[in-house]
Amino acid sequence: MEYVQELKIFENYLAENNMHLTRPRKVILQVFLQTEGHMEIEELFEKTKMVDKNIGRATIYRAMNLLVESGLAQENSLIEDKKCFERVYGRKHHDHLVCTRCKKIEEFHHPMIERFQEKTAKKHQFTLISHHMTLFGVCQNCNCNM
Amino acid sequence: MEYVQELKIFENYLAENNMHLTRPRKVILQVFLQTEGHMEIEELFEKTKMVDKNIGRATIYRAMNLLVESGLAQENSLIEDKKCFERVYGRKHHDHLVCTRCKKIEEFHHPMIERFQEKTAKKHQFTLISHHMTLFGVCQNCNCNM
DNA sequence: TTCGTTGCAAAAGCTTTGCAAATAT
DNA sequence: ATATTTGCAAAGCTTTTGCAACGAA
Repeated sequence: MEYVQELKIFENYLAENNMHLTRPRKVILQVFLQTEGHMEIEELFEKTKMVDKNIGRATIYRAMNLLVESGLAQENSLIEDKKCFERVYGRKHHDHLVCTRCKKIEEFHHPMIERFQEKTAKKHQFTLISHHMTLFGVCQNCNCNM
Repeated sequence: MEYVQELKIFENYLAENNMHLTRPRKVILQVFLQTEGHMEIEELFEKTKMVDKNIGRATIYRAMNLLVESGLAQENSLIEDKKCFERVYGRKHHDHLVCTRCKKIEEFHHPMIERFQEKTAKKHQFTLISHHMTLFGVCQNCNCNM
């Protein structure tokens, strides 16, 4: 198994909470880590099925919550009405740019925007915890094929 | 009826699409316009019931879609797993600051952030259409009562 | 051996849809 | 008169939950 650090983090989280590192959880972690970008439950479900046919959707839902709680995953709301996850451990913070036509997702990071967000929160006397920022537009490719 | 402009916009939108300005739609528009801030379907449903007991949820869902299409309303995703609407016509664009404890929502507008968003889109060769930006934090009041 | 975990199916939300009756133009 | 709209109930989706069987420590 690769991803030694992530596995260790997950193991620690589970141990600290009297939980077990089970086979389904191992499989889900591995599939999650091997998947690039953003993934929905259904996608994870299909991919875990290729490793172990018996893993059910409910187990994926439950395991993904644990991955979020352990700090390995993050839930995004890029897709309406569906849960969507993304790796967060070992990756830099970023926000998203979504093409409204082809649904392509690009990542960006803008330090100045982050700084202004911090300032805005302060001005409103909020202790900033996190933020969602997603830009919607039409990518070059889709613009040409209109 | 107040809100002459909004009513006219809605009437025009409906007429252009061979749709009728019905009593339920009038009631829903009025309730929507009279409500401050962000509202969920259930809230609109309760409020319309006080004007007309017979209006059903489905009609609210359908009417809110029309209000969005006519440019009077905007759908926000401030509340997970639920539709949430907000007035947009006659109001300045703004983003949101949400207290994760008491769920209070404040509005803000930061021109520099908007400018950087525009620049970011250009850099990625996207034609920017819109954006979502929500800051999550703990408000002063909740910070004190911890 | 004990207690946490799993898969299944059922339940729970919110939202959409089919349809006959009602209504706007 | 005719085409749109309505309210209801049913269906559709995604997500959560209850529970007996299973599995990790």
